[in-house]
Amino acid sequence: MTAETTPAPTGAAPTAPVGAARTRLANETWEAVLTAYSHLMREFAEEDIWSDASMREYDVLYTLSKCDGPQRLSELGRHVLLSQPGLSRLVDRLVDRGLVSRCADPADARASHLSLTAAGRDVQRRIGRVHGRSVAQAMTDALTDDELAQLRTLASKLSPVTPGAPS
Amino acid sequence: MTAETTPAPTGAAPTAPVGAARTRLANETWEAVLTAYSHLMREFAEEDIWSDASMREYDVLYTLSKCDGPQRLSELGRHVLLSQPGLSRLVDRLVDRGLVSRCADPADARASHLSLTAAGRDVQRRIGRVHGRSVAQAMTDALTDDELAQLRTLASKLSPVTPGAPS
DNA sequence: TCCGATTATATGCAGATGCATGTAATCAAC
DNA sequence: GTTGATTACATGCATCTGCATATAATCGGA
Repeated sequence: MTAETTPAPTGAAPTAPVGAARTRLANETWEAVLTAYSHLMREFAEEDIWSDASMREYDVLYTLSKCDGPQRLSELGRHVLLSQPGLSRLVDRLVDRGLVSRCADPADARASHLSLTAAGRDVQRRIGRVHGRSVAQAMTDALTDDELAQLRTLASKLSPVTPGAPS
Repeated sequence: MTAETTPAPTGAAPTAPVGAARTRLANETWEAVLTAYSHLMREFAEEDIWSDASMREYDVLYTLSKCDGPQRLSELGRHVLLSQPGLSRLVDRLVDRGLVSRCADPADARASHLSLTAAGRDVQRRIGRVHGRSVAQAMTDALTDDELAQLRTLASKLSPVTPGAPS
């Protein structure tokens, strides 16, 4: 699922991997992350809660709900794995459906401020409550509290400028 | 990006999280995983190696390359995050481009056996070599060897019937 | 053996997505 | 304050994707 690495470590594995072994470890790790992501996403997709908003749309609603003020499209784009035009049209749909409001930025006429409407906040919360339970269920079924905290810390290190887990 | 949980732990956090705190930890962890996934996928998408096969197509080529014999579509589907019709058509394209061969299953006329052609194996290897280096780069830049091994183990636990990391 | 249930894959169709590009506003330097 | 570069976002168009459904084969009994 990930990449092509050297078939196998040549000799006995040293305590600290070097060269090819290090590359192999890194790739195995990424593949494990991909597999976990894939498996969990399927599980979550099966929840019967995505009628008002698709998972991607929910992602945007959630991101907006976590932000203090209104956000610009480009800011949202940093948090959502979608092309700029893709996000633009996704937001269009959310605006059409009355879940998001778009108002002009007084300071910059190119940009527009996006924020949740009451309905949007409502949908986000309704989905979030149920989805949050599923997430917790899946994660705590598989990992202990210590492991969860470890994973949170490790995953955080994979993203740039991370505020970091309190841990 | 993930879900809605209780605003904050009410009292002092106990050594082992319970109830709401546990749910909160699980959700924070999942969000960290999503963020890491999102960030790294973007980084990898920017590599200039996806002209012969898209990332999803590569995923299929890679999966096929890791399997001993030919695979059926439904088997591939277990490893690829894509609907069955979506995968069916993706494979169509790969067959049309001569990267994958589809031959009838003698034992089951409903199924068909999928395997890499020489060209397909070639493309997979060429992409995999470069991509594997990028993956290794990104992962080892962010994590130590110990951390990589830990993450591999933790991520493996999030998928079912995992062979498990040798640890 | 025949029939309903299940499994494996394909297809029609509507909608979503990405790439290339367009439009408009801001910025930077002269 | 003009001009070229950059930034923010939108749109045309081809392609990809998912949902519902179709088709075909296999399986499990009666």
